[in-house]
Amino acid sequence: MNAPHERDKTDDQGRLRPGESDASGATSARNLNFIEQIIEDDLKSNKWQGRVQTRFPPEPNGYLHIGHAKSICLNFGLAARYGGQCNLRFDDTNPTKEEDEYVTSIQEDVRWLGFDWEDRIYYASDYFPQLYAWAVQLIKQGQAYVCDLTAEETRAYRGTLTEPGRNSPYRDRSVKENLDLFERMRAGEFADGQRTLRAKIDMASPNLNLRDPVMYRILHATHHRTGDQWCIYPMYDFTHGQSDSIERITHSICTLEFENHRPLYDWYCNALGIYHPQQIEFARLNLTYTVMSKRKLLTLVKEGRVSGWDDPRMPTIRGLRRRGYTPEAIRSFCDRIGVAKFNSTIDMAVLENALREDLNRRAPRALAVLRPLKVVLENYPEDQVEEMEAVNNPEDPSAGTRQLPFSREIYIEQDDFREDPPSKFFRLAPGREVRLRAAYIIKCVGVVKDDQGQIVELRCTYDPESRSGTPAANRKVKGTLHWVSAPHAFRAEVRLFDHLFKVMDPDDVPAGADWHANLNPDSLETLPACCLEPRLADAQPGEHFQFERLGYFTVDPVDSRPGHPVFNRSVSLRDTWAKIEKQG
RNA sequence: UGGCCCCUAGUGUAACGGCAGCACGACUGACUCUGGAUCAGUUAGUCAAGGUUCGAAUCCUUGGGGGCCAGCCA
Repeated sequence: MNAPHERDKTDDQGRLRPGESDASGATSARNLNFIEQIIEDDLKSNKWQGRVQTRFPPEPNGYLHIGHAKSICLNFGLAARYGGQCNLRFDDTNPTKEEDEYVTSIQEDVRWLGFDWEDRIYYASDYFPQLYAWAVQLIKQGQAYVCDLTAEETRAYRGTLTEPGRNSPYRDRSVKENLDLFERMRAGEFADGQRTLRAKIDMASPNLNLRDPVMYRILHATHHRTGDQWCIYPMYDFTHGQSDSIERITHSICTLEFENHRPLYDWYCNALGIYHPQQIEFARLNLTYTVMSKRKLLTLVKEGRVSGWDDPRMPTIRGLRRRGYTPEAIRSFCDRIGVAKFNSTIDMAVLENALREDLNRRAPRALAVLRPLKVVLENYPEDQVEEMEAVNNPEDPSAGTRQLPFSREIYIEQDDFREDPPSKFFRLAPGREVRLRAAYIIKCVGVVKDDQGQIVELRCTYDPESRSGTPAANRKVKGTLHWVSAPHAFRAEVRLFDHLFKVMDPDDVPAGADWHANLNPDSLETLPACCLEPRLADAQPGEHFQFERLGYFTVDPVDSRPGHPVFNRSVSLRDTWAKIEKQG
């Protein structure tokens, strides 16, 4: 699916319109990924009576990141494509880690990405009574028992990867005793960890998940939703499949590490004799130059390596959003990376390119000088100010034009001048001519230096005949520079970001070191007083601009104040010159 | 040295026993009042070996490489 196609299906907020799907249905021409193939096969065989029901099941114990976005786009996208539904379900079975703050933020992020679960927001914790009843059922069927082994003993009895486990001495308790004990577990008679409820499967199974897995553990903890109603909590494995079952999920899509759990997922559904969804696993997203694990992300926040979960360098949805990523760009990215079972790492350049592609067609252009070098136009009248007309967006004629004040003193980028220009340097140098974007052609006639020999000012002349828009302006000039009129410049802070890590794979470290060694100390550069064209003073939080020749910038929604916007560089423009220069 | 899963250009991802294609990257060139954008082109691949077959990236076997699993986490 290409980007314009996707744009057609979104509303003003960039959301997918209800009922719109990304393809016309089961007979799309587009190549199918392996999950779409499964779904289309199921549709043909009528396995689920034509239904497609998916779900996005986050645990509310952290903020969502770009990896979650892949799953969100997959699950909601599949539902949209095949005329089905996608539920939002919080997998909240561990009260010690989960918080309401996260359930709120997760909803915001999913909605911001452009997806709508309508009224289908569910919580695994709402299923606790049913789950309890199902546990009792398995006890009665002789397929579950209360075990008194400690955590350490349980581990010892489990065996190893290569050796079978041993049966728990409590494995053959009577149904009556198990029922009684389980009831008392629930009633709070026992301390944390004192007993568990376990499924009676096979302690010799080569799949460790089947060696009598724990179904319930005792946890005297306050749950974010059920409070102190329960002191026993079901494990993931005893919750997820049944939750899917309750919600009549057809395709339960999860990441690869749950592959080994699928036999257990199937075992519970079969033993309980309930509706049985199909679990399908795909490879989670990895990106170069960043980390994706919640643990490492949390470490970065806690150690103050970043300013928070929404630091623009973070791969979190909130970080990307604050940096200036759009929902469209993220969705487009998720479309193009594909879905497979191979553990892969996507080049960060793919993400960046998705943003450029989106912002190129919608971001208004502006002139901004990040590292100013003063230029005095010796032949320009002292107090004259002219208004120059500039195109707002060459990709979008409807964006119109704007006026730019021009005067005798202007700023250009320090990088745009070289006293001793290398070959292929098309910019300004002594004796050279260059065009000022939407203004005049100027020529450098002098260089002013301070005591240390640093260039502090350029003396130039302008060609009065070369004003943009007039016929005489059409002379061939090698380079075009951006500029800002010095007396009219609006001073503002601009932040430049680089990769959080210096190397593609942060975990690739020399012996003895850990991933911290790969942190990029220069990932944030703050330029406190850049010179921007005047209208940028009114830029609103979240607004995107292209600073011509520099990149796409977005007004920081956290640190900006009215009249004092702070700009984040969302992504740089492709820079051919930088490439040439790097090659030497 | 148990079990399960995976392996296609640099990175990703298609090809459903029948011409190995696409995207990103890289490199050329054209165009350009953004060294942006756009356009055109080049580059480069089926992990290996056997087998089945008229024909194998695809099916089978063996080998190689990688991932996951020994939480009362999800």
